Amino acid sequence: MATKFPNEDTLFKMRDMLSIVSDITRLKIMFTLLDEANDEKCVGEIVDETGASQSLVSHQLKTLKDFDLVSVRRDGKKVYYSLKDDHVRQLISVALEHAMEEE
Amino acid sequence: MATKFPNEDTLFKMRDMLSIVSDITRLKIMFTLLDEANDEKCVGEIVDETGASQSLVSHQLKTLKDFDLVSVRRDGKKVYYSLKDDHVRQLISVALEHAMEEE
DNA sequence: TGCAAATATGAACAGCCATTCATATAATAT
DNA sequence: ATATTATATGAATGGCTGTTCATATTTGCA
Repeated sequence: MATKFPNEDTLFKMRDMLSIVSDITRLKIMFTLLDEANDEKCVGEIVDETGASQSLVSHQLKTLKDFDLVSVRRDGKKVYYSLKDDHVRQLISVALEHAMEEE
Repeated sequence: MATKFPNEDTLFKMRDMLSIVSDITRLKIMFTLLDEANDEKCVGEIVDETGASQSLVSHQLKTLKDFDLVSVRRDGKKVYYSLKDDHVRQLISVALEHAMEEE
């Protein structure tokens, strides 16, 4: 008997969500923002901590924002980003577990 | 103070794992194999249930196998696949939750 | 031995996307 | 006004990968 898939739309959303987190630069950015003690960082800090170029970080932050995964707040010249979606944390957590397993 | 990332190798593994599940065809295949009542299916069944071409399903099953996410068993002319890694289930579950949220 | 069913494989292509480079915009201070 | 810092944006490109098409391989059966 045929298994019932989620409808196409849901599948696309799942794919989109998972695609977003399956990129090294974005993973680095998200790890930066996962810092419990400082869960809001400006672009400059993120650039420093990730080691990625300013332009690249900015582009990828835009991607994260377009998918509504981060919150943005401006304060003077600086723009602060923070993680908005809790599912992101869960995905990263599961993937990290997997990656750190034996072998 | 700089956040401590997982090392490069771990990041790559995370990226690889997440990339694997961020594809519509592979998601369909995995949904097929998530069927509790029948968690092992031959290629033909998977082709039927996903609606994808035989070649594509075969290619993607190979991808899943290369990443050790499925188990393979041959019985006569048929080859049976089943989900091997439990993290996959968790990832799909979280992504599905996210995809089905309001809006 | 030959044929059909089931699955796998290789080559080729098209579309996507991560990255870079150059430049633009925004905000503050002098 | 101008300069400087912080961030964003657009165009261009190179590489990756999902898909198809054609064909090969494997197994069971007549």
